[in-house]
This record gives sequence, C-alpha cells and structure tokens, in this order.
Amino acid sequence: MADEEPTPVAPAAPARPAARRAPGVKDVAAAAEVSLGTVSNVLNRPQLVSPRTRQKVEQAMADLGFVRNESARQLRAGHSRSLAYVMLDAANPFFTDVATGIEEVAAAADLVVFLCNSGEEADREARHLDHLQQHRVHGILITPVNAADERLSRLQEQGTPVVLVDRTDGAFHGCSVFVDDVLGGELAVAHLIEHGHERIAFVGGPGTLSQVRQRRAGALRALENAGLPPDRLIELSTSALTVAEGRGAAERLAGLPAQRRPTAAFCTNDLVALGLLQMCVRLGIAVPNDCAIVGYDDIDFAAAATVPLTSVRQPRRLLGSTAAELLLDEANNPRHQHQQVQFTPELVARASTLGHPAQPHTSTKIPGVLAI
Amino acid sequence: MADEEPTPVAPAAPARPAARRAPGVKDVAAAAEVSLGTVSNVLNRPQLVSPRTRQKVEQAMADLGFVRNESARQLRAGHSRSLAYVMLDAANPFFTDVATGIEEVAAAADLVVFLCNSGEEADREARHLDHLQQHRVHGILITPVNAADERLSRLQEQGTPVVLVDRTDGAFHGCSVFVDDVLGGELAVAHLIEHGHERIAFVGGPGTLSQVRQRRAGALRALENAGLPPDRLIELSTSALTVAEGRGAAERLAGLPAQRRPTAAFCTNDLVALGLLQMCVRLGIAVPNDCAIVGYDDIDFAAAATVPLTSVRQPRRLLGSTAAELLLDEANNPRHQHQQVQFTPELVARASTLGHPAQPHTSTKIPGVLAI
DNA sequence: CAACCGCTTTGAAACCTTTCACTAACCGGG
DNA sequence: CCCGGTTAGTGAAAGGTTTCAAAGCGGTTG
Repeated sequence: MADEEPTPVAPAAPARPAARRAPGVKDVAAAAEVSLGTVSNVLNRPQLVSPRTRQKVEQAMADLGFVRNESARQLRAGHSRSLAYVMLDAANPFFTDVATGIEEVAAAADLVVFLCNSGEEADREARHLDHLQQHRVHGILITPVNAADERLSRLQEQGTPVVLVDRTDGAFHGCSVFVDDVLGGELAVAHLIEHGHERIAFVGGPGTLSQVRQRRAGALRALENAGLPPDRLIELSTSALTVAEGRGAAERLAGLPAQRRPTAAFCTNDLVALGLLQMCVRLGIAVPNDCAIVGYDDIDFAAAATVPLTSVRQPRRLLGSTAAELLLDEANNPRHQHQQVQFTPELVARASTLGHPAQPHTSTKIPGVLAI
Repeated sequence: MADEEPTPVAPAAPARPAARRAPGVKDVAAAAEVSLGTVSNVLNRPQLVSPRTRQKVEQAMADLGFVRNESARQLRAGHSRSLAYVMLDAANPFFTDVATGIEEVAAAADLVVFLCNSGEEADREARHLDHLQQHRVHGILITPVNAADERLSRLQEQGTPVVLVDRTDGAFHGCSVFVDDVLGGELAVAHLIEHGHERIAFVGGPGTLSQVRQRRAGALRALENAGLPPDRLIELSTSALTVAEGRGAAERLAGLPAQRRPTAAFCTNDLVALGLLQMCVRLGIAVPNDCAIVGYDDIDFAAAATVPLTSVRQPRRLLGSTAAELLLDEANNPRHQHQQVQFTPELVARASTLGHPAQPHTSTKIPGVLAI
C-alpha cells in the first residue's frame, strides 16, 4: 500500500442544526385544525376525505416536513412493508443478478428489499436473521450457508415465511427454488465429449457444497451415456470456488505428464474457470486447442474474458423473481402450498470450447444449446 | 432461451401452522411470574436482576419462543439500530467491496447494514431514501446518481445524517469520502508515457459523470508534465461504463489508420477496459505490444483477465469504512464537524502494459507504484 | 316531525417495548 | 428497635400510528 492516508481537505461546516423533535401526525393535525384520525385518513384512505380538508392537511404536512414513522406504523400493523434477501456472497455477480429478479417482483408489490450479505459466514448470517425476524419482515429469501440449518425451519414455524434460493434441502420444510445441477454438469461434459474430448478434468470443491457434488454427478452421467469409464474424469479439487483456486488448479494440471493430461476442463463455477483460463494461457497451454474450458453460472465476465468462456447458464433473474413470488404467496395466501421449483440450465457455447475467434453465425449449433 | 419453464417437483406440504399471535414481554412476564418491567430489565440491564429471577425469565423466553419486536423498541428509542448503504450499481464489484468496508465498521458498532441498490435509477434511489427516512435509520451512506440532488441536503437537514461515498459536491452540505480522480488519471497516463507511448486513447463517457471528467483532466496533466501536446490524447467516448461499450471502442480504435492509431489506451473503468481488451485480442491487436491498456478501479476480475490488467487501484474497503466512521461520528458526536476526506489512488502495473508474462520479481518498479 | 341516509370527521383504544420514579425487603450499625 | 443505605422488583406512562365505532351534519323520505 503506497499512500492511503486520509487527507482531510476542508475543515468544514458548523455541524448539524439543532434537531428538534420530528413532527408527527399530531402536529400535522394541530396545524391543519383537524383531528388526528383525519390526518391518518388522508395518508391511508384519501378517498374518504373531502378535497378541501385533504388539501389543508397536505399543506400542513408539507409545511412541517412531516415524515411518517415507519416503526409506529409497523407496530400497529404487526409487520413491515419490506422483505429481505440474505445472500451468500455479494461479491459474486451471480447473486446480485438473483437480487435484481427479486427486486422486480418486490417493487411491483410495493415492498422494499433489504439486501443482507452473509459472506459465507454462518454467524453473520445468524445475526442478520435475528435482526430481520425482530423487524418482522414480510418474509426472507435466503441462499444459506447451510440449507439444513434448523434455524431456518424455526423461523418458518414462528411465522416468518422463508424461501430457499438456489438451494433445496429435505430437512427444510418450505418453498425452494433451484436449478438442476446434475443436468448442468451433464450438459457441460456432454458438450466436451461431442467435441472429441475423452479425458476431462473436474475442477471444483470442497465436496461439502451440494452444488459441487451434483455437478460432478452430472459429469459422470455424461461419461456413462457416452460409454466412457468414470476414470476419464480427472479430479482437480479446490478448497473454494475462487479465481485464485482456479489458478492453482491450472498449475497442477500443467504438471501432469502429457499423455495423462486432460484435454478439457469442467469448472464448478466461472470464477474458478476464469482463474484456470488465465493461468493456462500464462503457462503456454492454448485454450481451447490444448485445453478446452467450460465454466458454470455464465456471469457477465465469462463472456467478457479475452477467450470468451463457454458456460452453463442458469436463469438467475427468473430464479430470483420466482422465489419472490413464492414468498409473497406464502405471506398473503392462506391456502398456500409449499413448492420446490426446479429450473433447467442451458449451455452457452463460446470460444473456450469452439475455437477462436467465435463466429456467431457459423458456430456449431447443438440442439438444446445456445451459441452466442 | 431454451427451456426455462419452472417445473414444480413436489406437490408439497400442508401450508404453515396456524400463526397465533407472537408472544410479547407481557406473556413472558406472566409465564415467569414477574412484572413486565423485570422482563425488560433482563433484556436491557441484566446486572440489575438477581440470577434466580433472570434464570426464570430466560427460561420463559425460551419456552415461548419470544422474539423482541424491533418496531416497538425503535418507537420508544426514537431511531433504529441500523444504517443503510444505497449503492449505485450492485453488479459492479467496486461497490460491493465498498460495502464490505462499511459492514466492518457497522458490525463493530453493533449496527446492521441494509444494502439498497439504486441501479443508477434516480426514482428507485428516491424510493429507497424515502423508506429509509421513514425507518428512522441511524444514517445513510450513498453513492448517489446525482450528488447535487437537493433531496440529500433535505434529508440531512431533517436529521438523518448522510455521507457521500466516492463522490463529493459543493452543493451538498455534509461529509463525503472520495478518491483523487485527477491524480488517478495522471498516474495512469504517466505510466504509459514512461513506457514510451505518445499517442494515447482516452476511453470513457458520458462526460456528465464527474469521474470521467476528472480522470481525463488528470490524463491531460500527465501529457503536459511530459511536455506533450494535449492532442496526443485521442478521445474514444462511450455512452456508459460497460463491457459492451469497451468492445465498441475497440472496433473504432481498430478502424483508425495505422499512423494515427494510439499505441495505448486509458479506460475510465475496468469494465470498459475488459471489453476493450477482449475485442482487441479478437481483432488481432496484441496487448500490450500493439496496444497497452490501463483500467481503473482494480476490481478482482482485472487481475484475473487472461492478460492481467494494469489498473488504478482505489482503497475501496477503506473508502467504505471511513465513510461509516464519519457517519457514526455525525450521528453520535454532538460536536461533529463535516469533513471531506480525500484518498490517494495507486497504479497497479500488470501484463497489459508491462509485457507478457508478468514476472512479479523482475517487473518494473515505479516509485509510488505497486507491481503485482 | 321523526326517522333515516350517506358522507365526513372524531376520539379513544390498541400495538409492544422501554424508562423511571417508586416501593418492598433486607442489611448492618447505632 | 429504628435508621440510612442498598438491592430487587413494580407499575404506570410514553412513544406515533392505525383502526373502528360512534357522532355530527345536511338533506331526503314517509
């Protein structure tokens, strides 16, 4: 770090104005010379109030700078007008895209979304959940650190609707929205096999993540379908799904003797794939000629890589919007039934498996597969 | 889109259990056979309560599944135990890193951070601000769509502390935290000049963004310092700071006649730079030999690009944590003085200007500049 | 003239927690 | 046995909004 000392520029201003008590409905009522109930009517059921009175009240509100007190409102109503998404990793574009889908639905229902970031830490997640429950939020969407956490079931029982996003778990008794990860793995590896690859690295880990396990299962199924033995899948396991781990995997891959070295790699997510890609090029392994690469998630940076990355796309926004709709149904519909909604992933083929440069119009069009 | 129809998997469970009213302090008091004031003491000043009584109360809380009602608590206290960061673009890793810095400070002060995303839309930002004010949040950190928006000053006057993040503006009367963008632009272009470049593209826009204007001013200053005329800076202006716009700029750059074509490009942010890099390689322009590239922000994906990107780093987390500290001071210290805190950027030199592959130990070490 | 109507406005209760002045009980010392 | 002092626990008030039954009002109908 060179020079990160803060530099106060201006000595600055005389501090805030003396903060006298914020005006409430009572003050507005007094100013407008009506009862406090009338003010409330103007706010909540304006059609009940005569135009003249309404106008007077609105004027008074503007004059006083009245701001509704949401706490008091919620206290009376029993619940808030907001919902929350507790995300696993705010730095991963996948989750921010999911959040966008959630926000679309929430905005339509006139709810505000609070984004909370657990950063994959269980106790930070727990703190957020406690606080949200105390806030009596309308409901919680969450991509949990651990989907089987009994805290989630408890929340649900205590009356806060909870929907799992991009996860599902038998132990959790509620709605969930997720993508068929086994199929995703199968699509990826089938694509590689169709392009002539028969020794394929599986890069990902730790195995405690259900996503990793399922995507590997899909990879094995693709091998089986093609009549290839399971040992053609060469494990390069990582301790996390990060760019740095992807780079490390590339070094291990480069170290393998030529005849055992895989000609292609399937990475459990795009961050790992980008790291692998970067280090392969640096080590002189040409992509895709020496080693084809498939990633997972199809984040925007995948298409923007210097060798655009073939990746398995998940319907991120749809995942978010569907989850939000399930949540609203659970919160509002007394006859709600819990649902597990599964989506289908699709492969987006790009230069990292097709060759370089990608030609949109002539690139291989695989049935059920999107070429971009 | 191939197959994104949702597939309900399980017909599922019998809906939620009949939600009877959540227990409050009153119920706990009854169950523990103490007065309601005592329960409150257990919660807020446990040292005043005898161990025996406290134990009884805690047991009752556990039995009943008591959850504090934050609304009622806030109503009494007059303000909430949370603060908010309204970010300009949740999909840009720069802002999520800033958010991390904020969260560190907030967690230490036992406050919860609500992340809100304006997505560069003024009305969405306005909705968030309204709601946050109604919530009586402790304070608001914001990277606004428009820093001169009078709404921000009004919030401040009405008693909600506001701190500008990564922006500053004379029209706003409060604290702000930002980085010296003129210096950042100067560092970038000085670095290119030192590496022998004399025709340099400036890629960025629109000019309405203060960041763009200031970084360009810095670029011009670097030329002047080196005794080069200002027309050596070739404008390639974009309509937004996105990857797609970066690609478009590369096409325009490739279209220039060889003797007028710049030998280097300075991009206003890393997204633009990554797009430019990608398209240059695709069009056969070697990086850095035919065209060196410098980005801005040093997001993680910059280092992870296949040709790692030289970029101007801003102290993102520090930006966030400093802003949060200013906010807390403003909220708690009656003698608070508004401050404008400026940070210094630094250049991180990588292969996109130094050559390929980057050798950490032998790469040019420019004074005041970090080589990675 | 009384009963009734629809429309507008009112006043008080309720939501749940925290705070604070107060009492009760107990201690040891005088 | 009373006193001053400490500690534990009490009960009522307060905080701002919403809701709802009821009242006021001007006019119409039987």
